[in-house]
Amino acid sequence: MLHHHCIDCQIKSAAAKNLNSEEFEILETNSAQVNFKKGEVIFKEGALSLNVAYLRSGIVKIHMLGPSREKILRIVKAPSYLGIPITFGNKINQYSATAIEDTSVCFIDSNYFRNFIYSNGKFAYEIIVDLCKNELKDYQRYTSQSQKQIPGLIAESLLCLSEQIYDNTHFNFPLTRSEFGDMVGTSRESVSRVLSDLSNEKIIELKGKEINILRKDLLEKISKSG
Amino acid sequence: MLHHHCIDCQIKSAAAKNLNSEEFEILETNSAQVNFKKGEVIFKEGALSLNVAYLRSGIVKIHMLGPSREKILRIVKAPSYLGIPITFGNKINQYSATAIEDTSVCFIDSNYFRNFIYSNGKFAYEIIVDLCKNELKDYQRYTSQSQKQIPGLIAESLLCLSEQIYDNTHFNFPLTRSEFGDMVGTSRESVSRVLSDLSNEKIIELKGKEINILRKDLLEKISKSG
DNA sequence: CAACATTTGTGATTTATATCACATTTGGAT
DNA sequence: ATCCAAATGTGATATAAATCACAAATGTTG
Repeated sequence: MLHHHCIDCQIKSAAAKNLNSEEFEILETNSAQVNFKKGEVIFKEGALSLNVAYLRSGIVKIHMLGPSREKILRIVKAPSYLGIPITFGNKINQYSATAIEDTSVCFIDSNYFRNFIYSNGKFAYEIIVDLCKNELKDYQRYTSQSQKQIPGLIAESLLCLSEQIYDNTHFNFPLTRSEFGDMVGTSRESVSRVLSDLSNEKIIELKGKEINILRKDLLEKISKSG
Repeated sequence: MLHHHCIDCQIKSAAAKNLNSEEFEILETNSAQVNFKKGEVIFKEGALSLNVAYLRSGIVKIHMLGPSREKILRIVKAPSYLGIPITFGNKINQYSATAIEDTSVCFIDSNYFRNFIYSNGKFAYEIIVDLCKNELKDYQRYTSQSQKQIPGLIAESLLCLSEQIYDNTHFNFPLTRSEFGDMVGTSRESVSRVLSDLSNEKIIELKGKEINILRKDLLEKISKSG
């Protein structure tokens, strides 16, 4: 666990950019950097939440156990805080975070994180902005999810991964079909079928886990029409 | 529009309890109390967001236009802030708030609200706690909604209204069947049918808009089994 | 590389729920 | 009270998607 100086960290959060050198020292002595390989659990539902996790690099899934199966709530790309809601909304983790690519995470003692909120208004404000933006995105997805049907949801998710996570029309799909089902709220078989259809219609190209979006315009149409 | 003194307000938010008398004066000169009747729109999706709304009394639905119909995202009971996410997450309202009972709302100039966050850490912290708790509740509902089937979702919603909003097993249902459908993500016909079934099985009693939960234990079972 | 477990694709069938259609009730306005 | 619009209940039918079943492909471990 090599530890750099937080103040020199090149991937500071919008909130952390407002910390002064004294606060960075506090941050440094009360945080620890840990690396995770693809598939490793960063924090787990049901455990006590004592840290805020700052995702420095990598991609993570946020997931929760539902009545019948796992539900993937969001896919998060660095840089981003993970688990602020579980730290300040409930003592016990209400959801898990698992690396879906190799990641690097800084765990920050939540008491010190709280103190930054108390004493540094700009820090607090950026945290609030972040929470607000997430809530809005969640609401959009929530609304889609309850009104679109499966092809629309899958198109939407592919576009989201392409635009928000990979910034590329060609990417290596990070989830199994079954997990993708848990994400959009459908079965693995339906995921397979819809992806096959999209591939047959030459809207996407499928090579195992590789996905290449050939006709973004058509995907968007499918996503919108539901 | 009668205006009391904010500092004397008996229904302060957890955040506002941390304001000092100077800040209360600022709050008072930069906020306005407005009353809404059942059915009136408090703020509307697409409009510019210039205020944070503080719901002093009453009940409100938060809703958003989806691809095919309206989606009711949450039912909110006073006291609570409305629309913090739209104020700090996006300049334009991403969702609407409509009174479903007579309500009283204080609109607070968002610039001054922001200043409180900057200058008063305890205020900011309470706002963050609030946002976090909401996010956790949303995730729970989100997960349910994508895995349970209609009877389970309706049972869950009835229990939620009874426990979280009315604190009573007997209450006057505030939504039409169609709106209730928009809330759980189903059609008005399915809502009718499930409510009839529950009524036939003597689990609830239906008298028009009045709902009386007779067998909470069975409702909980239906809610859990999905 | 052989053996085994996991993941995936695809057809057949079942099922929950949407949609359609229409009768009935309720509530508000004049 | 009367009229009209909105909301509701309920049967019949259509349909999207789940489930079941099994084969094929892929990945993993000794």
